[in-house]
Amino acid sequence: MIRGAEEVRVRFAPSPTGHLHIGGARTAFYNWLYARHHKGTFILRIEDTDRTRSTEEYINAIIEGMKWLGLDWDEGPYRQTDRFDVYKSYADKLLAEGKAYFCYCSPEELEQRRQEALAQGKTLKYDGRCRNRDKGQGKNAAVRFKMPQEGETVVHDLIRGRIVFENAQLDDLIIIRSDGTPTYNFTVVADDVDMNITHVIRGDDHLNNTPKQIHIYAALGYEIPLFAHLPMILGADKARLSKRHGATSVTAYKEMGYLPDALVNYLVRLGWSHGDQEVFTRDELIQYFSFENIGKSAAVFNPEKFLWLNSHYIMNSASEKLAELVIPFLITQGIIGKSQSLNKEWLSKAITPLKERSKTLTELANSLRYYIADDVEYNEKAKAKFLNEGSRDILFELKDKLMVVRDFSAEEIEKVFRAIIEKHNVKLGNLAQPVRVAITGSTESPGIFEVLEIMGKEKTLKRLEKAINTIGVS
RNA sequence: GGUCCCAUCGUCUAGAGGCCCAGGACGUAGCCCUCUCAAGGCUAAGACACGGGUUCGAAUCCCGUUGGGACCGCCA
Repeated sequence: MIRGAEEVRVRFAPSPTGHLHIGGARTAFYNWLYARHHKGTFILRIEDTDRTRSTEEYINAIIEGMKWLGLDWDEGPYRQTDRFDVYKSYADKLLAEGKAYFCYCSPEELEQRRQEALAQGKTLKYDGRCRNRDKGQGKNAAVRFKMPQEGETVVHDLIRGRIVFENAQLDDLIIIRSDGTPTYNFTVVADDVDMNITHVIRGDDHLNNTPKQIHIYAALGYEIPLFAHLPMILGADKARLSKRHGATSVTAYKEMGYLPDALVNYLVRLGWSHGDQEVFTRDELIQYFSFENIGKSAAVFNPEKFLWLNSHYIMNSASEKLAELVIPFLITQGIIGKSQSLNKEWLSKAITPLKERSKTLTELANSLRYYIADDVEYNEKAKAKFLNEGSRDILFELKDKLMVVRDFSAEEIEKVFRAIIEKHNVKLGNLAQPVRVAITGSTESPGIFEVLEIMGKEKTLKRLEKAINTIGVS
């Protein structure tokens, strides 16, 4: 059978030594998209063989991150620490077939030789001194894989094409440590073989490992999977994206008020394109996704464009949905109490004019503050400019007229405003701005009639009165 | 140092030899709309890293230079 002709089986294989990184999230998403596009299987595999750095907490964080992004998997999560017997049997097989050998060099010796090689400007490569020694018992010995030393290995990459490596460059890498635990380059291959993986989609930091892994697949008698090495995500300084570039974990963006769909959309466009289209639904992504449209060069993560996309998604989300999503942010910002509940219908109505003014859920929560709080807090500059002698009388008149309005709707409120400005022959701004400050505390808000309606008659009158008193005192 | 990868506006990208004196998006600036702030609309500035080929013709193909990145662990 030709590789690629059978059912697609792909995997995302993070190591739980940190939160789900946005680079990892993108890799996961491309795998997921490829599987969904081809109606294949997407497998989640936790590569936790480094027991000193892997934690349960990070495993959970990664799983939570995947769920939040809506990346559902069909098999797993498998854990490599549960599969040591698999690796051992594969290693024993290689040993028995003479494709691997015991190495008795100590880590200290190896390190010393590495330093010497480095000092002499030589290639850093195991010298193969245990290759032909007597097998021995393998006590306290590591197991090395016997790489071919001549010829070349060709990687056929779905994104980069044909890449040729000289076998003389390949290192006899350790597949089992002297303590009996397997190493990464071996577990990946063993698992891919065992799980019948057809396509390996991963970051291009693994490109140089690929020729070595190809020989291990072959030694295990497995058909070589197809590879797709994704370009890296860089920070603004063009260095690989890391903590020092600011937030890099999926969780961090969740907490800052970003929407999962926005993150996914932003990440997928970083390195992939479909003509000029910028915004995609998930179904469109599944339909359009293909390796042909993945770029080869690394991409710089651009927070501004991501912010824009997020605001776009917020603007286009249903208010009812945002009303649900914003609650945790209202709580963390102390705008409502932990057990306090709000009228969902009212909240949605308040959100509608706010969503095109909020780039994140955090901002949305914050702009809801003046509606929910008992009292207004004036912005000092706004207060000085609009709440003064010049506006007292007109505010008083407005309050007076508003008091008798039965149907406190934007429409009716506007009629009152229009009547007043017409009478005094002033522009709407002359009335609207003082009112805005009186009601919201600042000079920026949605349309004033709408704000008053959402605020409600009682609060509106109370705040107008407070403003008038404030002027009176000053 | 060795090996490998990459190279279009500040950033993400379109571009598969003529459709490109290079298109879209973010950001920036200006204008319009307007009760403020947004949103929206319009406009502007802004790129094929460099040098050689190949070709009637190159952003697109080839070679080199330069620049960036990744990997070279008993980490993953």
